[in-house]
Formats: sequence, structure tokens, C-alpha cells
Amino acid sequence: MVMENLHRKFDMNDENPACMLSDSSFLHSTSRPEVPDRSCDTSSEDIYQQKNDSSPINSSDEEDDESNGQFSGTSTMSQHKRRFADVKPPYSYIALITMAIESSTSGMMTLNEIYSFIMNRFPYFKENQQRWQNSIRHNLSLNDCFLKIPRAPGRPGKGNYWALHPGCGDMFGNGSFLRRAKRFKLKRQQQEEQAHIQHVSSYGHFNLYGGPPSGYKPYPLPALPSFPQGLHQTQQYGLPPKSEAWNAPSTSAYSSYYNTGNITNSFGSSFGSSLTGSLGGGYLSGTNVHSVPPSNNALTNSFTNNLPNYSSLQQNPYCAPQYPGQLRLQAT
DNA sequence: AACTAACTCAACA
DNA sequence: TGTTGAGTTAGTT
Repeated sequence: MVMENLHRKFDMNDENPACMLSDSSFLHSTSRPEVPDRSCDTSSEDIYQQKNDSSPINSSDEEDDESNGQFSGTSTMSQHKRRFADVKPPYSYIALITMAIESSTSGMMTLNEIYSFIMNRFPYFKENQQRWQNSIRHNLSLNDCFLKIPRAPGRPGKGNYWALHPGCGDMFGNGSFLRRAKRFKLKRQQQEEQAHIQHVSSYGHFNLYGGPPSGYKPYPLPALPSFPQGLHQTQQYGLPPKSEAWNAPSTSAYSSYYNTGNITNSFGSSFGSSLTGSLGGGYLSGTNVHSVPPSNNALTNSFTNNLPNYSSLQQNPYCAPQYPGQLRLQAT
């Protein structure tokens, strides 16, 4: 019932203009308000005023009626969609990259795949590609939470793969996808170790390039859909899909699953399925490879102890731990 | 006010 | 494609 209301509120097919994006009352009703984005205030009035700002959207004739404040109850569906695409999604680039990588079955993506994911999910980014794509590259290079995984020598294509660092877990635990609670930054020594790991991996020690094994999942999916908050093609902006795909699992379901040690396997699988196996049983924590029994994994325990309350997560699609990057790992 | 995260532009390899 | 730096804006403490 609650989810159904959310779907209605965010459904792009809804004829109510206020439903095109999150309305401010909805956001502000959360216990942890979303940090406002100067380029994406989601109140309907401000959306239209945004036209007067230095909007990167080209000023076509089509938009004149809107910039003149004529967007009204008689507006058309095309106007809705255009307006939807005009508004920058309330996510930082780091969040967008994380979403993209998390959405892949292999747990890693090329730069182009990341571009495509973002453009497919967020119409806003079909414009001004040079600007935001530069920012994407900048963020990939700058942030330690993203790991560059070189291609296998015999694997065709351009560019490296990018994956999420296992220790970057709860970057958005403050409830905002715009601003992380804390930057995930490796110390110098860790950076060097990570560089070594990436170097080793490029020579196949971690079997990164044979492709994921059949049935491979980057993180536990049986109970956790890839995008709980639902970056659905027709809904986007973090809206739960209408399908039955999103059934909030009970925390007990998660606990039992992660206590099996599968979370440890998922660490390894994010960086190639045989990371764990090739090291004779271990996991990647930060940049260190540990040899411990999977079930006695500090990260696992920490994760299990920090499972979110899913009943509350359903209330607000912008609430923090709604995509699995935040659920999969808990930094210790 | 100071600090920090994020964004943008740009230069360069 | 990837890295790095500078400058700016804005949120947090």
C-alpha cells in the first residue's frame, strides 16, 4: 500500500505534474531530509524557475511556453517528460557511478558503459555530455572508492573496467546521495597496495577477465534486487519498480543469508570470482587480503549488525541505504 | 569561519 | 581515456 502510493507519486505517467519528481513535501517529510541540490530543487515552481538559471538545456522553441510560466494543469504529457529530463537528478556523480557499477552483473563497467547507464536512466544527461562525462572521469580518477581494473590482454575494446572498492560501503549513510557522509580515502600505503592488487589482477591472478562465471552475482541478489530503490526505465530517479521485483526482505532474511559467509564471497566476486579462491580463502578488506574463514569475517559481522530497517527504507526512495552498494559492505 | 565534498573547466599524457 | 590541478559553490561542524 505504501509502495503503491509511492509509485503513484513518482509515476511519470501520472497526469499530475507534481508527480513528475519528488514533491518537496514528500522529501521534507523524511526524518533525514535530502540535501537540496542547487540545480535540482524539486518543488514544481522551482523546477520552472530553473529555466532562468544558467540551464545547460538548449533553449528551443518548445521550451518557451514553459519558461514563460505557462506550464499549467493543461500541460501535455510531452511537457511533463521534457520537464522531467530538464531537472538534474538529485545524485552526485559518485552516486551515479556507483549505481552504474552496481547495476552490472560483473560488478565492473567500462567508462562507456557507465556513460550509457547514466544516459539511459537519466534523460537529463543526454544533454551536455562533454561536461558531465568529464566529471565522471574526474570522479573515477579522484576517488579511491573506484578501482580501475585493466582489461585482459586478449580482451578487445577500449578503456579499463571500473569497480567499487570493497571498503567504500556506507558512503551515503547520511541519507544524501548528493553529499557523502565521509569521503572514502585510502592512505598512501593503502593506495600503493591497491595499485599492486590492480597490477596483479591485470595479469590474471584474480581471474578478472574470463568473464563472470555462470550464475555469478556481484553481491547477494536472491533477497536483494539490484536496485531496491528501483531505477526503473519508466520511473527513474530512484523510484521503486512497479513489478514485484522489489519486495523488501526482512532483516532476518538478510541476516541468515550473510551469516552463511556468502557476503565474503561477494567481496571477492566484485573483483573477479576467483579472488577468494586464488588466495586460498580470504577476502579483500580495504586493500588488504585477509586469510580468514568466511564465516568469521569482521566485515560480515559488521554488515550484519548494521542491516537497515527495510520497512523504513520503503518510505522514501531518496533515503540512504537504498541501493546495494550501501548494503553490500559496511566499512569497519 | 574553517573545513570538506562536489562541480566544472582545462591541460596534458 | 585517464590524471591532475585550479577555482568555485555549497553543506557541515
